[in-house]
Amino acid sequence: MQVRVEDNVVEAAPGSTVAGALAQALSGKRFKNAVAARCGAALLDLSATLPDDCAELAPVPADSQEGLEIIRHSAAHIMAEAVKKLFPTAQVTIGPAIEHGFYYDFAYERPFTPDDLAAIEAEMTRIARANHPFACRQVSKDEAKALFAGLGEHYKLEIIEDIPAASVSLYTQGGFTDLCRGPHIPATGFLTAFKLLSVAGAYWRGDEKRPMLQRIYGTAFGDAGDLKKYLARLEEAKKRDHRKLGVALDLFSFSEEAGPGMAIWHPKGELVRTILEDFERKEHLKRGYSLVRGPQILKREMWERSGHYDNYRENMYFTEIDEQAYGVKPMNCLAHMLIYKSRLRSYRDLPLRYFELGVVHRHEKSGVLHGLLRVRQFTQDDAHILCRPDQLLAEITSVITFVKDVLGLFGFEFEAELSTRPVKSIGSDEDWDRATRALTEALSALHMPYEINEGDGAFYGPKIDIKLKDALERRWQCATIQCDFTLPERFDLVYVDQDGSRRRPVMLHRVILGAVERFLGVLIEHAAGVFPTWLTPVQARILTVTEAHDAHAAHVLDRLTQAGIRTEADTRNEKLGYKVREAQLEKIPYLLVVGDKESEDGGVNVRQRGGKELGLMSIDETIALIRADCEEPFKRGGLSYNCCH
RNA sequence: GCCCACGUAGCUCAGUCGGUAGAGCACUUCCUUGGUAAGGAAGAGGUCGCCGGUUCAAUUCCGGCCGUGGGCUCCA
Repeated sequence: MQVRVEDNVVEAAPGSTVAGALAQALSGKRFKNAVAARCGAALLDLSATLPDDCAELAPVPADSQEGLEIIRHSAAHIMAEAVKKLFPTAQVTIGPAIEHGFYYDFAYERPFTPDDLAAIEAEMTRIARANHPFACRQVSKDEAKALFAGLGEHYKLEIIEDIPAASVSLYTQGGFTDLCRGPHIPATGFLTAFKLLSVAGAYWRGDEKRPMLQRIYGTAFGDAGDLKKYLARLEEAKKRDHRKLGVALDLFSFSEEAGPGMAIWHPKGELVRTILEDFERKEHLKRGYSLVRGPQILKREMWERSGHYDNYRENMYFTEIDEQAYGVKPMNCLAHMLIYKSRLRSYRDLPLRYFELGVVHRHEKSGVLHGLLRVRQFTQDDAHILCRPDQLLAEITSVITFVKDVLGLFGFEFEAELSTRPVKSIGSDEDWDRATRALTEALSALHMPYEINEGDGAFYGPKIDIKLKDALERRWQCATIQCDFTLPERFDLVYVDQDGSRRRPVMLHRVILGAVERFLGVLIEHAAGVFPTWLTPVQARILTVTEAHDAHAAHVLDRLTQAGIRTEADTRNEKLGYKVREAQLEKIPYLLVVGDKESEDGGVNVRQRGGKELGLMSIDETIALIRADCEEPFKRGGLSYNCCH
């Protein structure tokens, strides 16, 4: 039979292996780099027999995405072998490749310690050096069950039960056999660059009612250089941790006394927030939104009517006033409904766009709290748009444009995901079709690539989630646009149409940054604490050389402050180098040195964040320079903001 | 919520195999008046997360609680 491998066609005898066909077609180096092969949709082991219907075969190189996954999955098997060798009574469960590595979950009578990890890693190295081949065989489910029952691997039995196929495949390397659909690297020696990273608890099948297993995380790469780069990136992420930078830059803190999951904003952090929020308010006004504000707590009956009491109660806080039950708002929509209902609306009034920087409380489980990224009290840049069905597309389009403009301003890239109707949902097919179509049409009109999460929408409507990518390639969910069919229904929202009939408006929930707290946390890590000049709490600091220059410093401070530039003067009895160092660590964008020359000239000596010295400049020139720097990012999109006022 | 680890001065951390603790930075005072990433000296600062137990004695050992960190359906 003839098989095409890239640009070559090779003659393969029936029953010959995948490796055989590849070896004929590829150079030695490229063949060595292959860990598996692809035939159509199927991934094959190199040791597999070439399928009869295989017309085209593509090597899967070690450094490709698929190759990496195979190496990592194989690393998980090798780790399981090492664990069974060192801890024979441990039971193996599942061990997949994940985005940046792999894990394997074990059931064992005691927790694994860091010392255990070191021992397991050493054993893995030994196994890799031994270069045992991975051998695959197909067996009936009964045969597999008998095998794992004999080994006392109860979790494997449960997995086999759930497999619909009549037979399953087993992979053996060295003395270890695991249930696995494969494929795998040809031999353990292909695992050259790996590291075990951490141990953590994980429920069997992610179900908190089932036993807690021990998950060992590790990572593996095609070569040592990539592994080193990845580990360096982890180190870099640690340095940028917003919790550390928040303390270092004196932005915010958390207090055990105040309570978990609630940030306390210090002067500099609050200043950043205020500027960001001010920018958002102005930008929303420009785009036809109205600013509104609802109460922090609303009567329980409201939450019952909205459905939150039935569907979201676990995450809500309740209180009582004069024997009346109230719920602390976890979302801002209810008051916005009431504003809509406060008078009869005409089709001419729509769309109505209510924007609120709303403070919400959600009872997140204690174990998931994480700095600013997961808190119990936060401020959403939330809006609810009520429009006619024929306005839906235009509204969605303008929201997505808004998101693009704002995320672009901060230099974030992003990805969109469309979530469609889940099984358990309300609303007519027509509603869902129309809304889903509006979402997809808006995405394509704006040339936004997107992924579809089939059936992942909220029960009340389809949605678009936008995930931004930070400087370390991590993804964060921030913006979201959700269609809602239930709330207008439950609150009986209507408008009077052209023909005098009453119609139901369509509702969109949407956030741009999401939560202000989370966005700032992400921004701090993205920028390593270096805020853009327009947003940074202190834009300029005047540094005196000696106390003889205090008077001139006071003059400069006054001029810049009057010009709306956030300025401080450091007149401490310290050497210039010391003041420069501190200001650099605080990441202040402009350092204005005043000494004898500057005092005589009436100017300042400008040093930019990062160390570039611009020399002597007049005060007016300095003000113009800083203002231009503030405005620079806004030139990119359809945005403007006067931050110096 | 669950599993594991951790919790010592404002910050970063050392230390006590049970006898109430120490460094650097920051802070205060003094000396120094110094031109672009740390000038010098002295001083002050801790119920060793909280509560209970064991003990002659607990920051140290044990238990509970609180908080923080890493995880908890990327499916053989």
